[in-house]
Amino acid sequence: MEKLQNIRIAVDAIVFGYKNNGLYVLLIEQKFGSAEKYWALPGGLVQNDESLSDAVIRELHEETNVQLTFMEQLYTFGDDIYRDSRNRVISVAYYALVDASNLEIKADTDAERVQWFKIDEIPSLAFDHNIILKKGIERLKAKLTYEPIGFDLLPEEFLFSDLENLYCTILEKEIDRRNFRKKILSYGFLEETDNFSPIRSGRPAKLFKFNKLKYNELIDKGFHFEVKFA
Amino acid sequence: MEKLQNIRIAVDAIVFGYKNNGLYVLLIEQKFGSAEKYWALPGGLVQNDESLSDAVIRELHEETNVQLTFMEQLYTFGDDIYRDSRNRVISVAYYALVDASNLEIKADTDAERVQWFKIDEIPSLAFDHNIILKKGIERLKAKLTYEPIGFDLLPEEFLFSDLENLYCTILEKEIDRRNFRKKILSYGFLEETDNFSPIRSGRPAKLFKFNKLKYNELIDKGFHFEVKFA
DNA sequence: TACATTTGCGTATAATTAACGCAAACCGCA
DNA sequence: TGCGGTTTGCGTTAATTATACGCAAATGTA
Repeated sequence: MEKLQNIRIAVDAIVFGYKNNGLYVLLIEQKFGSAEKYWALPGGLVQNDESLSDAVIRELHEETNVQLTFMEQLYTFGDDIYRDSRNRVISVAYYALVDASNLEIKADTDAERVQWFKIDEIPSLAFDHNIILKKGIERLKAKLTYEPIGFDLLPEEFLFSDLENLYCTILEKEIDRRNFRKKILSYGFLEETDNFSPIRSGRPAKLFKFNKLKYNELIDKGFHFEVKFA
Repeated sequence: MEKLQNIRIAVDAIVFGYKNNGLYVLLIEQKFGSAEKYWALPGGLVQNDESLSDAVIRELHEETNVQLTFMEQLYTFGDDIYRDSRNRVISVAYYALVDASNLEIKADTDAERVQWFKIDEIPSLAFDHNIILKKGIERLKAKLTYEPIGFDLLPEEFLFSDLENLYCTILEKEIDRRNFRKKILSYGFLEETDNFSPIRSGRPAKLFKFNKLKYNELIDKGFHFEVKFA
């Protein structure tokens, strides 16, 4: 009656990094397949005995060698039947955050090249990866405003101005520096450290740390993180 | 080197309905399969030439015969490799809203029985459907507070007290009736109609309509819907 | 007609957000 | 050593928004 199901299932990952006051995405140039010579999101077919999230971790490790600080499922792309020209492939997309400020990436076994691309300088990608990426950016923007994931893009210890800059850059909004600082500090999950930043210019600044434990305590008490922008 | 991929892909749908001041979910009792005799979410395998969302629509039509007012992808469940005991099956879950107040459901070709279950009286379901449903409820609750999807659970014309009751019931929170009304009306996307409700008791109440066009206009102007509860 | 009930509108106060002032602490340089 | 340029860190005030109620109007019912 019905034909045997003949659909492949893949995972793809959007890896976001923040450095030099800009948002970047990790892309690879594939060695194999029809999408050769196109840049693409890291990813590949899921193995029979591995979970979806394990598949993402494995592919990322094979292709890029990065240390994730956050990963979450984004969306499953399967409405365009021809998104892969060879076969029907449904892709479960994930997005992940890394501290890119101090990270050595390198092409590994499966990928020809691996490279950070600035978010506003993305080339035409393989398959429907531009669409996936677009959705990932939207989600990142939304999530930044109601969950403290910005810290996953920064080093363990960071300047307030970096945090502020991260928000302004990614959300493409202006915000008053002083009100932003006041608000975030009032939440009480940031810790001052004894360290100061290497001076660039102007008054030396304290380095702060995100206290996840404290944050979880607050959540248990009904706290709700939020950063509003005009 | 690598074994051929042997993973099936299914869709499942959570259909929410609101009636008698309570939140309900549509469940079916399957005719076929190992999950016989268990209640389950409507769903089934995706066909080779159909998109994911088409698959959901088709399965819902085959199994329940309901008129959706809203549908959105929820999450893809594929981390538990053994979520279906027969084969490895990855399920892309959707959730949908219907106006259940005036709806005749009936078991169709594929399902033995179809029935509304109150959200706090859900039995043990087939596969991992209890987990899927839990995530669906969480998402519904969250979405209710930042997008005007509550109207998709109500009739075209509704009482303010129904809207208020819907929010209080689903979010399990108290709210001041007068402040709620003031806030929602201030948004300006509700229209008074000339109709009044059939009287139950007390002062007769106006019926309101959600003006989606107006809402979209507001969104374009940067409006952001939000219902906060203490 | 008195009463219970639900609606619809209003007002006072508390809390939060937005706008901005300004001194402190550094650098570099004359 | 002193002065301009820069960034940090802490305040203050006005505007806006949320919260907590009060209360009369409009019904059905006893």
